[in-house]
Amino acid sequence: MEEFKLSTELSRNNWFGCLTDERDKLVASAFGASSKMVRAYLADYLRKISAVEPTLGKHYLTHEMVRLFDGHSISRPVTLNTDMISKFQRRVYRVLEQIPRGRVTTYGLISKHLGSAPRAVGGAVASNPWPLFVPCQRVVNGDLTIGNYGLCGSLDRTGTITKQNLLDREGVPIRGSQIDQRVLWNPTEKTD
DNA sequence: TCGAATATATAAC
DNA sequence: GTTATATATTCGA
Repeated sequence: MEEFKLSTELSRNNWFGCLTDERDKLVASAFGASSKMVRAYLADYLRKISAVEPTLGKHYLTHEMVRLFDGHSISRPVTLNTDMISKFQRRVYRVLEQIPRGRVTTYGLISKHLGSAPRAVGGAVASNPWPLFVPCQRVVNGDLTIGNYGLCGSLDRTGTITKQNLLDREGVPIRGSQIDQRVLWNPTEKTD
């Protein structure tokens, strides 16, 4: 029976959690205001795929999460465990990984690029198992307002505020709740 | 398999 | 500002 490790860390009044497998691949990440919420969310996620309880421990990836939360890039590469996601999710996340730091794209542009529909993209982005590592905060509404952001599965106003703060620390210019059109990134752009 | 729900977009009023 | 509706994908009965 495979073992999974659940690691949490407190920084900046937020709890960060990583669920990793035996090969140190990242199965899922989560963050939020309380450690209880983060642990429950990740344990739930694990239960859906494996029917086991995680062992608790420390993992360096939680520290990398904090770096990402602060708007920096990670200092060590991460390998994602992609066993659980659908073909469509894979296509969407490949696009998300290409959005440059300091820029944003929209659900609509991604859907056009993939030949899909905005709501479908929204669904895939919403079920991103690796928030911060896969930068789903960089997907915003078509009118360049911030849009939604789920924290440990719950959608509310604090999620949107969190999303705005993340983008702000990444250098995205925002006035009020409007993002500057100049940082809009189109998936058809080359990323080299 | 089908009906309902979705972190949307667009057009019309 | 508000609605209506088109749309792809997912999930549960």
